[in-house]
Amino acid sequence: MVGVVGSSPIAPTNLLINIKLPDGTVKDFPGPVTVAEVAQSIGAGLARAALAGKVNGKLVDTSFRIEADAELSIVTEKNPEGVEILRHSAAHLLAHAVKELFPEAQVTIGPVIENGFYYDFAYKRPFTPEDLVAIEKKMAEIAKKDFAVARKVLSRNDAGKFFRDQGEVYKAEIIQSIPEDQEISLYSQDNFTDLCRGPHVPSTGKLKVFKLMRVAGAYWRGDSKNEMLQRIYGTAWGRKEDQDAYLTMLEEADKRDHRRLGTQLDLFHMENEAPGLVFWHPKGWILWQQVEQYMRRVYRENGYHEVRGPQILDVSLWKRTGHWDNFRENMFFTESEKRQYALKPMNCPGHILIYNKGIRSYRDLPLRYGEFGSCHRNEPSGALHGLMRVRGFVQDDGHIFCTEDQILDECVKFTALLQRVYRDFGFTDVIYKIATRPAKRIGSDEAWDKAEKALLNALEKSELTFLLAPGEGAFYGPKIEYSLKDAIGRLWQCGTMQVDFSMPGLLGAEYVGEDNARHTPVMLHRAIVGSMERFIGILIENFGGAFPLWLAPEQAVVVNVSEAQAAYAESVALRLRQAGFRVSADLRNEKISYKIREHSLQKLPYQLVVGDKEKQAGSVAVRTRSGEDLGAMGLDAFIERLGNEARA
RNA sequence: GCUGGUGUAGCUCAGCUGGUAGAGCAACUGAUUCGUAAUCAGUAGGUCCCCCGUUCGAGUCGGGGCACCAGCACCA
Repeated sequence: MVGVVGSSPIAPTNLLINIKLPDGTVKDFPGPVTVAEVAQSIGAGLARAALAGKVNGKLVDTSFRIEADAELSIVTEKNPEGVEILRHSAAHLLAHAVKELFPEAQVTIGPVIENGFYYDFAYKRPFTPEDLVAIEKKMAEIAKKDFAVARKVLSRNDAGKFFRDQGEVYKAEIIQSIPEDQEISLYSQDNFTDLCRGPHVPSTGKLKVFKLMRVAGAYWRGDSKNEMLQRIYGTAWGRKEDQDAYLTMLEEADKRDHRRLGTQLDLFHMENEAPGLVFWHPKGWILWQQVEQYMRRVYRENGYHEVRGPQILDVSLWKRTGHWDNFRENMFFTESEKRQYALKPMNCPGHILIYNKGIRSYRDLPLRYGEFGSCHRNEPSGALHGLMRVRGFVQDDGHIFCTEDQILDECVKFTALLQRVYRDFGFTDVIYKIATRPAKRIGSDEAWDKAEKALLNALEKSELTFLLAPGEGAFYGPKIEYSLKDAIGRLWQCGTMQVDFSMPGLLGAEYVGEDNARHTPVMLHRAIVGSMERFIGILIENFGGAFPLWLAPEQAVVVNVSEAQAAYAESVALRLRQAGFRVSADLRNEKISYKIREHSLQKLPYQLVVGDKEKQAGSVAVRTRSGEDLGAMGLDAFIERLGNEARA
């Protein structure tokens, strides 16, 4: 790669090199020139700020020599790429510091991630939080010494030997796995050398703003069969203000954590005796019911028949569906009178059994069943996470029995429906992913072609950008995953659309076709909210507990200024409840500012203050959640306002 | 499941090198009747996650569990 960069070949006689800068100006140089030299020629400030260069669209070190005409932009901390380079170099700095403090530690990989970086080490003992403090201090020392960061290219043999000689077996293993045609580059700063593609900052002094966040275990090469390494996470930024803003953002996100809000707003709790299972409190259950009733209407208005299957089924059924062989680890079992039953981990077999009760014609298809299906899965203890990952949950689980030709149409309709639902709940940031055929699968290639194409077409028709996850589909069919983000940006899959060619056949589902012969229908497994628990968890985080009126467990509270208006306050609350709203009266003998504070912290949409004035006028003084004073309002006017807002 | 961390009053947390548990808020009682984010005073409240061990004595030390938190693996 050292050598010619650029699309146009150099004329050997012409040594003059033209460098075109982003603003369009072209600078001439008498011969090959490094990125740093170009930066210097533009200005000393830029030269100091330069972290890397972008030559004809390719990121390179500032020491890179440009030997032909090229387009160049100087990368600084102001570019997103510049920040990435800072983070990558910070990962090296971390490894450098660890090697200084713990020479026996072996380095492995240290990539850039969103907002930071990490580095995995193999060491005889886990790093402690105290170690982190020492490591961070050492990093600052090394950075301050401003060691030059130098790149060199080695043959794979030399590189392998280099790391093996130092006892770095992981690095040697990585070199083994780098494709033959790929160049192997090493970066050195002082006495520390790491295998890396680069680019990196010119010297360690460029790293000024970074912070180690935490240690955690991580498997070598991401495989739980391998040994566990020590992963250190850090964050790094161009400017201190940016890092501070990021840390503040994390604190703010923590305040929106659904587990914290679940306690604060008295929505739900969990018990040591029931890991991964939720106790819904009155307010939380109102929230649940709002979501469920909304989704029930979605079923009704979109051609679904709501059904309900039983909670436990004899294991013989789960043997027929393949769950016994493939999913047993994750299932709960129970026994009675020598018969073994399993708590259902999925609702699909139940729906097929309902489908099977009666002879179906092609004229009945597509036939759509929907259920608020309660499922139990014995998830690994380490996977449990508040409402997001639980062992007992309810899916808005629908199954569509149809023909292969109907798949596309159903997928398009479903995606549109899902988007409408998400919008209604205030979600605009949805991540779409298509998981295609895995190596181990059943069904013909033609059927897979058709199903994958249907899913692709469905998303394309909806004009969506989506990710492809090749090979990640289920063994019985491909799927679309629809994911939403939590408060700190972690993705959680909510909706799904899966094409299934196998289970209907396994349980003997069929329909009579136009040809008067029996056929096996295709089954589409689909969910919009996915799990009610998870969806509500995300709702809580998305709104930070300040739910829109239609979801708010308590929509308004009437607060009296003094005891003299107690009866009036109660009559107002009653009137509003009769109008269909969730309203209570807070008649406690407390100062009004105290009550306002409490209900504000509870994030009620409206507080209605009633004193003597309002009592006389038969009105309420309306205060919104944001603290806005809407002044006095007649009851009818307020009811109308609530009505409009709840419908919006 | 794996690595590390944490577990004390309803909530948020303090408790040094072992001497028998504390604060703020909430609750309760009383006073106060007060117009938009904390009125005052008092009272009560704890198998210090569980089990076993060391010790004259364990919230504190050791062992074993469990749960939670972060990350990894998993998520048909």
